[in-house]
Amino acid sequence: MRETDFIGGFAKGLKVIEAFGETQPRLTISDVARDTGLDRATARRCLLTLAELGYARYDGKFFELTPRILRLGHAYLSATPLPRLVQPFLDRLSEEVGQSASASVLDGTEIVYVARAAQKRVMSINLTAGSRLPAYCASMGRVLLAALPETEARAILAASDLKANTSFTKTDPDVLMAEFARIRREGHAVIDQELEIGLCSIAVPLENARGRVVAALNIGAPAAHAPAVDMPERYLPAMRAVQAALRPLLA
Amino acid sequence: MRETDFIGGFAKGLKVIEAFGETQPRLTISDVARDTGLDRATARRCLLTLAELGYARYDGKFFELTPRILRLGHAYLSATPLPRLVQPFLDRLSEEVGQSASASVLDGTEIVYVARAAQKRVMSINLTAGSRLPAYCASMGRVLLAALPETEARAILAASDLKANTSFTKTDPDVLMAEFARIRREGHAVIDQELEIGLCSIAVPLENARGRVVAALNIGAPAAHAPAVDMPERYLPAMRAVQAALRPLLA
DNA sequence: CGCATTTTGTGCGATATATGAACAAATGTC
DNA sequence: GACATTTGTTCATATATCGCACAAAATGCG
Repeated sequence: MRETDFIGGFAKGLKVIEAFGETQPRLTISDVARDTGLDRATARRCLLTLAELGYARYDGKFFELTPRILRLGHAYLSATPLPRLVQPFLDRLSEEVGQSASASVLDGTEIVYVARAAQKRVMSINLTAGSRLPAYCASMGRVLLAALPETEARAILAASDLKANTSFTKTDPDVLMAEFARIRREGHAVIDQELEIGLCSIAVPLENARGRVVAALNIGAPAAHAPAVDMPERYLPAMRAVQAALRPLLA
Repeated sequence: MRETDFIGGFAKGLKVIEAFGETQPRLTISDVARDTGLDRATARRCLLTLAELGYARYDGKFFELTPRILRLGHAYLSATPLPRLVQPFLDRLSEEVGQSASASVLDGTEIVYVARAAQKRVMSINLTAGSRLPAYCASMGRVLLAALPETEARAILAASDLKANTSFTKTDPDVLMAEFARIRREGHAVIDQELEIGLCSIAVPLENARGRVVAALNIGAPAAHAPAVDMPERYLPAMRAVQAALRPLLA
């Protein structure tokens, strides 16, 4: 790609939108300039452009995004086959086992939920399509990392912020790499309260017809209700069925 | 705003992202140029920029969005108070009545789902945060339009594509305006299979502490299970409770 | 296969945008 | 209330982008 095939203003604008993530919903021009590393004048022009297009509101001091911004992510969710294909399977699976079922893909060091069927939310975590979790300590993340060539998986671990969310969290890259090998052998990953105390989950890879891993499927449940050691026996059969049913449908 | 405070390249790039909505997930340069009205050279630069940043993939022929694009919408969902505040209430409400509960806001002629708690999905419609429906024929849309000054509501109707999705759909602006007046008097809207045969729903406005309508809340159910005429009696009490509980929490 | 049609890539002049410094206004501090 | 900071805005100019026209591939079709 040539230098001139890159639109700097567009890239900067996208950076500005992402500056609104997680933290404050209301940002001043200077806030955005600081968070993005852009010049204040440039940040201001990006924000005014967003406001002009209806993606943001401006009260003279603070900018905040409007729901119109959801059009951008929705373009992906409604246009991409994966979320639409797996959703009905998640619904059925979730109802069958009485727990939340989700599907996700890898984006850098994080997993991104692309579809989800929730049961009564007892956990503190509130997840929807678009939600992100660190890959290294999530069951679906483990499955997706295990599907990569070892050098790639190790590179992603190296780029990750491997912090111990709980006393159960595995943070040693070598321990994690060994875990990936086990996952490849057994075909599933189990997380025992590594993300949050009281939360266990089990995940399997979703392969397409050509055998490539294109996503991960998981079931999450309170540890009190489904201890990690019981999960494979209890949930794997139903998950394997979904896995098999989806294989011929995935591109 | 001055002319020079607008970044054309950014606006064009956003238009390109939205071109992926609804239709095909895989678009060529020419497809995008046609759909957006942009010059091919410009569309190409926007697409290459998206690919360079990891928001899109390019196989030499087709572009498709990657899940990274969800960062943009997620910036809104995680940063804005409304979705996070209402989600637990929707969960409880949905479980209590055994039907799907949702919250949405108005964006132009459409409502945008900002949070949702789904029960077993019997309907053909698959809705998640970010999903859009025409306001004129959705229960939440009626509630939100009814909350606007009459001239504004009429202007939005005028801009809407008032098509009859079913034989029940009300499409006459005057009939709809009369319906809005009724909704203001009674405080709720009921839809009887106007969007899809077999689907009924009821909605109430969500007001903030200052009495401004900031969103709408609804319950949707199969007509076979909950005929439209029975909905107010059956669901309104629980919905009123949520309405009252949220009022002091909303900005 | 060869021609017509469509699609994609590129060079260039005209035009729009980014930059950083300078200034003005608002805010915070003592 | 005076001073120091931070913030928003403007401007001139260097730079990047736009869109056209054309060339090169790719595709469709009889």
